[in-house]
Amino acid sequence: MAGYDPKQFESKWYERWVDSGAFAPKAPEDGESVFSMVIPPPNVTGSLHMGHALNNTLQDILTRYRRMDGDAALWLPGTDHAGIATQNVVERQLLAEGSDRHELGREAFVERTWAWKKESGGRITEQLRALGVSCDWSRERFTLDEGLSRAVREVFVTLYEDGLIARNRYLINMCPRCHTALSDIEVEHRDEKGRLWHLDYPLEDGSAVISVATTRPETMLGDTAVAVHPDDERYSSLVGKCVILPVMKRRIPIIADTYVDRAFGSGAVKITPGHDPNDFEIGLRHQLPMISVMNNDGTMSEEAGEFAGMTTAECREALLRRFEADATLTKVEDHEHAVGTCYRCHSVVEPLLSLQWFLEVKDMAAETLKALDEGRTRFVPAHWEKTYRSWIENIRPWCISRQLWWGHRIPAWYCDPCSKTVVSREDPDRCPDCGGELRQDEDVLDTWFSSALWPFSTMGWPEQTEDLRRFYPTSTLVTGFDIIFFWVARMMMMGIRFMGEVPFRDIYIHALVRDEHGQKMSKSKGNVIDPLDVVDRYGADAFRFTLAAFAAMGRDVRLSEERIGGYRNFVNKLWNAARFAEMKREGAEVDCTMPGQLSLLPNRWIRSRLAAAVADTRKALDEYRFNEAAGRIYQFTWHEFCDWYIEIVKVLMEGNAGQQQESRRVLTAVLETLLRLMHPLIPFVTEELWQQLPQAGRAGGSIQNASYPGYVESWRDEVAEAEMGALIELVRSVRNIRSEMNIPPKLRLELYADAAAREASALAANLPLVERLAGLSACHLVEVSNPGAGQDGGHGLPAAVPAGSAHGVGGIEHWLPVAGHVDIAAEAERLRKALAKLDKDLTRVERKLADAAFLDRAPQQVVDKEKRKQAALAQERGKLLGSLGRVEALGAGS
RNA sequence: GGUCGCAUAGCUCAGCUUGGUUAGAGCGCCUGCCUCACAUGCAGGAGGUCCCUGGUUCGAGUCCAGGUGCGACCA
Repeated sequence: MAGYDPKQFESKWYERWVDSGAFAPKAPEDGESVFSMVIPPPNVTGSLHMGHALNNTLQDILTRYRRMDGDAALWLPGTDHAGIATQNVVERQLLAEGSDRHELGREAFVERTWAWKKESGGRITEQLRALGVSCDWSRERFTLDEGLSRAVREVFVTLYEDGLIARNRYLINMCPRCHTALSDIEVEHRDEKGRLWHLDYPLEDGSAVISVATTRPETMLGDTAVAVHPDDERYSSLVGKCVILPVMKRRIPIIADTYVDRAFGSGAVKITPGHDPNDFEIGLRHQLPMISVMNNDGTMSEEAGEFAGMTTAECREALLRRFEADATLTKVEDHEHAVGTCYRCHSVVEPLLSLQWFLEVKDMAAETLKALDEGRTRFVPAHWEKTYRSWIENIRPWCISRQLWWGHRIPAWYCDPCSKTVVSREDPDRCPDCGGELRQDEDVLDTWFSSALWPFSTMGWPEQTEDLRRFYPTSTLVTGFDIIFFWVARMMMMGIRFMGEVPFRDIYIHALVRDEHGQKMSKSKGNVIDPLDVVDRYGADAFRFTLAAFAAMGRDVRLSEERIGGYRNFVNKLWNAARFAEMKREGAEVDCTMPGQLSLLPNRWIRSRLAAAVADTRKALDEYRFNEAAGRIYQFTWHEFCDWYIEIVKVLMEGNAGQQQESRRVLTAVLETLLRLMHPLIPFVTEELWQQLPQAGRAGGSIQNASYPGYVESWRDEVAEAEMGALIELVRSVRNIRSEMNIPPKLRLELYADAAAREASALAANLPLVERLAGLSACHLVEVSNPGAGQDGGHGLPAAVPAGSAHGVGGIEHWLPVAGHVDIAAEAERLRKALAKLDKDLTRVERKLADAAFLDRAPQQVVDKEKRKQAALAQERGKLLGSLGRVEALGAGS
């Protein structure tokens, strides 16, 4: 077996897995246990970034875990058509060719976009494969697929018939670059430095002026009122009067509304219901006229009079020039304010009145809260529920129409002669009322509308399919918090409305992947790490393990190359451990299964530790604590299995045939179990190594179909853990003494150990082991003459122990004759240091035990524990003091 | 302005749900080792005012309140 090189096998195994159909759920059976998930569909235009990598790695860990554990496991993949983004891509291509979509025409444009999708749209799903994701590609879906489109149509028509979908003239957010309406949540607010212009509006009767402040002067052309706070005494006499709007010379009323902030500016605000969401609400309350002075493309409309046709910026400039000249403008201040921008292209959006389709979601939203209340679904971590609720409670109608060509065209037809609107499941020919010609609505639906149906549209709805029956509701949704509103909430609403049940039981929300300094990764910052590049350089397994290890709940993942390198080393370590095991199997028939009866202490110990690791890992995965699962596996593999057990096996394999056989089998069984335990996190290397084990790989089996390790109570062995623990502590102590006293590593030393210690028999039974691990030439068990004699002076040196020995306490008391190899001062220093540390602990314990309140009120077991601790510490202290005294005496004598 | 989260070793973070070991890990750092699975390694070590103040408690890194700083989301 050569060195660890992930390139040698990762793609090979992925192909075999896919070819074997191992990612599809097993055949249905009665009483089956089911695990199902749908992938958060990436944009068809997308390419793999760190967010996808984390999201899909976590999903794959869950899927592989549950599949191995016996569930019928479905993880359904796919992509969404990403209306705006995809249309942008093709429009850019056309622009480069000197054309545009209007020149091409709708039908040809859509055809061309499909062609692009077939050519390049599958890129991200190809990239996902490099991560080893075990989703069922045979069920892959696309939101514009025929079946999913049928679901969209069915849902739209049903909601229309129920009166929840309607076409209204309403204030929406228009992206002047994408030329489409956006829903409220597709607008991102960012603070920008702007200005606040103060304008004087003259009262109708000429008696005074009222000053209003605005950040967007061009909107004043659409003003239909001035508002003040009803309790504002400065203006109370003016309410009900009118002002003359400059330029437009329109007579507009002064109204009172509690929305107005008296402390802001002059306390009077201009009201433009046609171009500001808050003003729009006020306009509704006061039945103000709504004037739209802008077009969808960001130019001024006919309503803007002489400014019609200008861009908003030109209009602003022209107006300000005029206001400066006629003194309408009285003051200009710098002002920071939030501007809305398009979440796709980041252009500043214009709020304006427009005729659009809206979905009234209030009741559907309320249903989702009920589902949460009843525990039919839950957020993990739970605190996201609060965020979700606060948004749901303030939800407003969802603008679902988009002025695009790429998407599900709205199934509404208009009859111009009789003004009839037809919404239907089948395309109508003529107007059912007047027989007139019909014209279909030009718009398409928001991509999120189709994404909202994803958990059931992908499973064949509106047909009643077996997949729906088996896999809906899905078990878990794994997604990022950034799309809780966009996607999670809407799936909840649609799922409950159309399936009668929530779309998922658990909603696991993971964090964002940032760079090592906590910055969001972005191309402009240049701190983007490309997942495929990482896979190329470190292997998919190391990368996946890193993501899992840092996916602590509720925290951002800060990724750095250094860490990935660290976990690559871990995988390498595993590789080499397997290589070692293989070497030790050479030429022997080995059974991979764990023996029920074991005779050797280290074998009992590692089996017990393995059982503990299995239990902890399962629990962590069950609770979505990916970092704990990774940490536990890391700890066991490296610091128990490799650091200790493998080193021990080297010694055991020098024993008699029975010992060799038992150890070889335990070594193999632990490794085999460990590989299965780790497989969901690092699928490739575990498969590669598992295949090389005896028996395991027969009949073309794959580790991903092997069973996940179960917790075996009978493997736990507290005696073995205590005994091995004592031996390990002893070995560590000897190594420490060596190191601190600069004893050459190759120098074999003799060791004297307390024959009366509790674990002394274990030591006696494993002398060769300890001798090898600690680098000893011999180990003598000796009688300690007067144990416990010295609270103050410490007990004496056992007769057999040479003077000038280093002394170790704790666990099995021991001496290491080092005279001639060290200077006495160093040993004295070492002992003083140990003593100082011990004193610190002892003082704290004694202070506690001297506290009457503690003795009185703390639980008895806690008090007992402290007492035992005190006794142990005091005894160790005595031993150390004795040693120190002798060393100092030696030092004085030399 | 509202809501939420975070503050623990040089760096990046666990631990807090359920208060009671000697507060852990990785990386980095120091010392010594190419010991025949692995130098992507082995052994040993240094390094902490658990942000501040107050409270609850016999006992607080952990629970509560306030403060400071940082971040996110919403308006």
